[in-house]
Amino acid sequence: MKASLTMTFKDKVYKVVSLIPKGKVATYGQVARLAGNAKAARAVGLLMKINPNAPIVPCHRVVAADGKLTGYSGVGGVEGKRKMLLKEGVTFRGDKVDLTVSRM
DNA sequence: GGCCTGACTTTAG
DNA sequence: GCTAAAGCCAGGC
Repeated sequence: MKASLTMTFKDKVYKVVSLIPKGKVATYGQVARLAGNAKAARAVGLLMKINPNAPIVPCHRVVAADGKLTGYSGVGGVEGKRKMLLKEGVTFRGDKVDLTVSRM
């Protein structure tokens, strides 16, 4: 599709994140790459923060490059985020996500 | 309209 | 293995 020409980076990011299946997670860098800008990982985090599409964009399924949970302005902070992912079937290794099995 | 900040990642020393 | 710096996007003032 030619969405790339009409959709802005943020829209693409939201779309990519919304495509993350349950029980799986993606890294900011991964989302940035899929959105078209590998170096825009920082922008991805910002987009998750503002997140105008909270219900359709599971920002809690987006973690740092090493699987660590960062940020999350939602209720419970990173702890609530961890529990959410745990309930969805994401494997955790200590305080980080086991990317070897839960990475998209 | 310009400057600063921020849920990051990667490469180099 | 750790620290430092650069690169990107959008929002707020």
